[in-house]
Amino acid sequence: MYLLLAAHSHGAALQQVTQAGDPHPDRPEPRLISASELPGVVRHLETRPREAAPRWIWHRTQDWYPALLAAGVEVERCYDLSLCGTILAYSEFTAHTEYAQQAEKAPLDDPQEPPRALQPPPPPADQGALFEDVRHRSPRHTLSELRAEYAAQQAALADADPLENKRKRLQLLLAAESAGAMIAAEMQHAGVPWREDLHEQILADYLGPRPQPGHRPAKLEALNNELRNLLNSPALNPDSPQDLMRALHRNGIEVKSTRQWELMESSHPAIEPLLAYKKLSRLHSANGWAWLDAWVSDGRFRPEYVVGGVVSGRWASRGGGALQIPRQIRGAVHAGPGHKLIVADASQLEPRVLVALAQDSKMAAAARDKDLYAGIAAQGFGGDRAKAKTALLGAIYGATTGESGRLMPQLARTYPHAVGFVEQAAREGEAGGTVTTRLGRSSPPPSQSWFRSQQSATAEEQRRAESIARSRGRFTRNFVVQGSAADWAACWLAELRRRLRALRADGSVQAELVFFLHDEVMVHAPEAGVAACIRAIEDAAAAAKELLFGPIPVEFPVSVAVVDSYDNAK
DNA sequence: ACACGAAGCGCG
DNA sequence: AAAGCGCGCTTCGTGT
Repeated sequence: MYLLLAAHSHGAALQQVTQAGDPHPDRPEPRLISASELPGVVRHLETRPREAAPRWIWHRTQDWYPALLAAGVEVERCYDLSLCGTILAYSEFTAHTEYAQQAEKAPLDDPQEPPRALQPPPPPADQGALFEDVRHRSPRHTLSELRAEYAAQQAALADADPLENKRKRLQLLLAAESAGAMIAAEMQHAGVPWREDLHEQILADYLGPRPQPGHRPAKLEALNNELRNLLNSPALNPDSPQDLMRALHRNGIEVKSTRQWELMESSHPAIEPLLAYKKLSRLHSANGWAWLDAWVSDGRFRPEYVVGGVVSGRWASRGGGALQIPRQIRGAVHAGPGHKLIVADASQLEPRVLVALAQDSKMAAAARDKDLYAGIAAQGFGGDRAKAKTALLGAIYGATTGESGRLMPQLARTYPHAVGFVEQAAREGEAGGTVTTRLGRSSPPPSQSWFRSQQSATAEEQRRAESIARSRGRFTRNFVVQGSAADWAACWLAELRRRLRALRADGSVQAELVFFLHDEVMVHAPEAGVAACIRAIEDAAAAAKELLFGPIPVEFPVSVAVVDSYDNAK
């Protein structure tokens, strides 16, 4: 059952449509629903059996779902027109379709609209705010406009290249992306379990008692005084790179930057307290008391996840640095009473994805090992695991210099298929072409200025052009691997969501997904439900592999830790 | 006063 | 150790 939902001046407009996007012959008339009625209507429709559950088609999940969740209503599935439209507009699988060619001229999301980050923060999600919010943001998307957009997207999908399952893969990507949008809203709603008392204890241990606003914590102040003495610079501000650089030079410390790794080359007595200062200063400014006040409430950290925020398909986030929770403070992430945190990550996901993409049977044999790098080390690097890891990551990132660059020929001799695959992606990018992930997400084409830069006259311009081209080659080289890993992770997440919903529905386990980070998930579960959740996580990983690649002999193992506190997960 | 880029560092 | 990829955030410092 496909239901279009559009904002309407007196509430929401709801219309049943066919899968192709035509008004449904049995019930073609739109239905108007007021703001206060909507959660009840949605809840009622969601009580149908899973096979008959509606697929909600809406412009942006972010505009509708948070308020529904706040009203206590979850939905089984949706179709996010904005996210799917972006994929279809750029995918090589649909490049020949009218949709892709029109999308360039009239994108669904007006490029004139300022990025969401520049808009005022949304009002607190409550039922009253639902319509004001939606109507305010997308006044021009009426029911019929959205229906036309949906029909156009379905037509493009139907017209996608059917060879090698490309159409099915793309359809899977659209479903996974839409599921991701729901999961993002649900995780924001749930929040990461966060013990403020433990966080404050960590801050006190590292920094001393909470300072007055605008003052340095005691330990930072002490280190600052020590630095001023050691560097004979009574007014030094170590937070200013320029100021710091001058002070270092005055003391004969000849560094070109004030980065950690460069400072560590020096043995001057001021270096140790300086590095300590930088470490603690970072903790204070990025995840200190101000962060705690701003982002944690009622025992939960609630960041906003931005699905489709990275061109490769990875998620981005907004607010609180959700994807950069430093190890130092992970002890504050703590399960509630009677609960556990289940932290699972896909081991060495990107190299394994490369093996599957390139169908490199020799590397697949190495990947049969639980530790892929150890397997590769045994095959081609005399058992030296560190070397094997450096070489393989260098191939994925496009390293040319240093140890990683030197190891490339050795890696290429041992694994011509895998290395050839990423080399091909790099050459495509250098030539101005696009590359595509396993499920059909394509890299953006180069800008006009990129092509202009390639038409160079002087030798100097030519050198610059080659450097720019190589840089784009590294991007496309990495894109196919990072993006296909994101495809896998999106399917893993969607499959896990479905299994956790089933466990919740039959009343056996009230577990919730609370965090996702590229190749890692966190589930907060009652102790009695831990085993069932672990099975769900592992089954979902196996399902994701099968969905992307079919029955190929490449393993995607997940490592699972059951802990009270996130800092014990690795 | 405010905007914006660079530097630096956190995460995968 | 960083290097080679992808991000977000804070602080400076400069330009308007």
